[in-house]
Parts: sequence; structure tokens; C-alpha cells
Amino acid sequence: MAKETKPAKAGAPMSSSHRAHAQLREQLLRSKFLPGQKINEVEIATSLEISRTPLREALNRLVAEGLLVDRGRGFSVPGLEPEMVFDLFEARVEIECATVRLACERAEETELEGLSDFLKESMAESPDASVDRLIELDIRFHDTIAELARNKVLRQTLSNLNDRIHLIRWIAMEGRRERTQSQHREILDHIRARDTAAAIAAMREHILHRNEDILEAIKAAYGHVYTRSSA
Amino acid sequence: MAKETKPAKAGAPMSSSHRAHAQLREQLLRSKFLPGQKINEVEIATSLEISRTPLREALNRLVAEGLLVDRGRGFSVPGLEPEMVFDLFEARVEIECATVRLACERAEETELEGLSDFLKESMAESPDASVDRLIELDIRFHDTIAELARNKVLRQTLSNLNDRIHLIRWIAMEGRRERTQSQHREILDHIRARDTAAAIAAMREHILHRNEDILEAIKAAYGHVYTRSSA
DNA sequence: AAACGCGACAGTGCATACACATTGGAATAC
DNA sequence: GTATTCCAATGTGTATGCACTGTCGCGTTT
Repeated sequence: MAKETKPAKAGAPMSSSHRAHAQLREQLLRSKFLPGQKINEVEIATSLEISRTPLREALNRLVAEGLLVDRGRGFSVPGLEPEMVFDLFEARVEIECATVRLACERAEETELEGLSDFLKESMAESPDASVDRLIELDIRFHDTIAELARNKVLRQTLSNLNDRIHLIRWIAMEGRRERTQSQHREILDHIRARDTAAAIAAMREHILHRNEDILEAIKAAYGHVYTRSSA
Repeated sequence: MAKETKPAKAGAPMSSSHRAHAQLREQLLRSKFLPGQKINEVEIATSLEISRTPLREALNRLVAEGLLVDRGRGFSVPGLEPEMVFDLFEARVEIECATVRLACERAEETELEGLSDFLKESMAESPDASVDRLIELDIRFHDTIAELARNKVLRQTLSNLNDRIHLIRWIAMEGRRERTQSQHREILDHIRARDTAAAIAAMREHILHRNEDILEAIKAAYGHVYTRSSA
């Protein structure tokens, strides 16, 4: 399950701009660039060993995805403006709830069993897994639900929103390991019981939704990012 | 001397790639290109009187927005695959309902009054307005609700979804003029009464949601588009 | 006549070059 | 010492050229 959404050949030699897009997305998720930082095209082009032309094509895609912003002259990493982060989390809640509802209607028993097995395995390795690994598992759980909702647009939208709040989720994951796991279990159980209302309620509770909590995560994110950069 | 801030927003002299993006989006919404059609870069670059470099940057943004697709070698207009259109409408329903709910909680009385006035004016000019004009009014109504929901991400997402189903909406608008208007009125009245459940229900009913209806609109769209192209 | 081959063409993907804007700093004036 | 002006350096936005690849037409072969 949770196959990647690339129907193209696996190790096929993709174009430079596609590779650049994928690599930059990865680096942005990993906070290689700081919020608000300006993007130096020649520097990145050099580091990726390509020219500026395909690089700029990738940058333009990232802008359309909200992973970069276009400031008339040059690109930069979006800042962590609280209002925007609030909006992103709120939008995520709405879409996650929609996918949960649809998954309740459409998921097959065997698929839910598979997801249950996945959760069991996740819980086994959870205690001593890295935060990166935990996030990976978390994303996989939510993406699988979106897959079971049978709506590619919602799934894609959700994936994009998650990209844009990756850092904050990363920060907030610390100290919520067991809580996250048990909530996942609860959500899944409600889906398996086809209790749509309960599943939605659990999902709504599961996602960071209190603005104070989000704000705290934002502050922690700043701390994390700057100590890391100065280290 | 301290100069005032630059006109970064309005009709400022935007870059070629930005202009190209705006113009192409417009042309795509107006179905200047047929579903599935391949994009010839030199031809379009010539027609827009720019070179291929900024054009390709615009094309890449449009791909990220789902208004074009990237087929390994070259770009093309997305086809009207029913599954994708179903997904788009379904996603739209979910997000519209989310914005209606939020608008119910957050909109101020004066704002709702303004929207009511807008509807009244729309109804006045409705009987003999062009379909283009009707769509414009329709979009404005829904976008205003999204604005009242106070969530830029949801609003932006909605705008993008609406772009992607613009043709189908255009087709389906014919013969639904009064129905659309009265449903808008109904939705707004529920919002003003802060009756969230009723507002959501009305919105859900308002948006094209039966797959048979959508399929019919798709067929009509093909007819529309091909007769128009051969004319 | 059909199949094959091949050469010219069309069209994309990328690198490079250039024009222009912005910025930082040094030199100079006050 | 501060302010100002000018120039160099930096960096973006766009045009152009080139290489490569897929395609189509036409002639050759059997």
C-alpha cells in the first residue's frame, strides 16, 4: 500500500528540472533553507550541477505549490507567519475530515485490515524511532486514509498542505509519540466500525487545532531552525 | 530620500513570465485550447511575443496548478477524464462546505448584507446576461463566502479547483440560471440565520454532485468544444 | 504492393550570454 | 563624523543557440 504516485518508470532518467524540483522539495521539507531566506539561483544551480534554466522551472513549480514565494525579484522561502500557518492547519483539518468521511463510506475491509497491520508495526518500532521516521509513518497513515477515500484531488491537496507545514509538524511530533499512535488507532477503529461522526471527531481532535498550540510550535520551530543554522 | 513602496500589486509592469501565466490561464479558462491538445511552445511564444524561456516558466506553474499536464516530452491540456472531473467536483463540494461552515461562524452582519445586495443586483441583470457573465457572478458569490470564512488557503484552493472545472461549470450553467440564483439566495439566508447545518446542506445540493449530471456536462462540453473548434 | 529504412524536419530540454536592476562599499564632500 | 555620490559586484529576467529525440515522408527492396 501507500505506493508512490509516480506512474512513470522508476529509475528512469528524469529531466533536470524534475530532478531539481524533487531535490529542492526534499531540502525544503528538511529545512535546509530557513524561513524567509532568499534563494540564490546560481548557488543552488551549482550545487545541483545544472544551469539556471531548468532550476528556475523547478522554482516556479515550487511557487505554485506554496513551497516558495515569488517576490518580484527573486524567490524566497515562505516565512512562518502565524496567520498563514493557522490557515494551513485549519485547511488541513477540513480536508482530513472530508477524506475520513469518504474513507468511512468507501474503504474495503481488507484495506482497513492492512492499515491496522501497518499501525501495529509502527507502534512496535515507535519508542526508539527518530522524529523523521515518526513523521514518515504519520504521513503514511494519513495518506493511506486519503487513498481509501478514492479521491485523487483531495489526496493531492492534502499532500501539498502537509508539505507546507512539514516543519511545524516535525516540531510538534516531539513529545507526542504515543499520543499520536493511540489517536491513529482510535481513528482507524471508528472507520472500521463505520462510525463516521466519531471518526471525524477523533480526526479533528488529533490534528493540531488550537492556535495556542500552533503558535507554540511556531516558536519552537524558530528556535530549532536558528540553533541548527548557527551550530 | 525615502521613496514610497513600489506598486508591487496592481497593474504594475509585471515580468513576461507572469504576464504569460495570466494570459494562458485566461485562454485555458476560455477553452482556447482543446482538452488533450498538445502545447506548441514556439507557436504560443510567438503569439505572446515572448521567448520560450519565460513561457516555459509559466507553463511549469500551470502544471503545478493542474491547468496543464506534463507529458515527459512537452505539455498538454488535461483531458476531460470523467474520474478526474468527478474528483474535482467532489473536492469542491467538500471545500465549499467547509468555507460555508466557517463563514457561518465568522462573517459579520454587514458583510452578509453586502453579499445580499450583490445577489439582488445579480438577479436583476440575470435574465439577459451572457453565460460568461453568469459564471463571473457565480464565482464572485462563492469566492466572497470563502473570503468571509477568513482562510486564505481554503480560498486559494477553491479558486484553483474552480479554474480546473471552469468549462464544465460553464456548460452546466446553461438552463440553470434562475435555479442558481435562488440557491445562492437560500444559502445566504441560512448563513444569515447562522444555521450552519442548513447552509451546508443547501451548498451541497447546489453544487453539481450527481455523477450522471457531471457526465452529461462532460459530454456537452465535448460537443461544445469541438463544434466551436471546427467552426 | 507492402515493409523497411533513412534522411529531413519539427519540437523540446538545457546551457549560455546579455541586459538591466539592486546593493554594498569606498571615496569624497560637508 | 556623517552624509552623499558613484562605481563595482552581485543577481535576476529574458533571448538565443545547440543538441537530441521522435516523427513523417519518400524511396528502395523484396
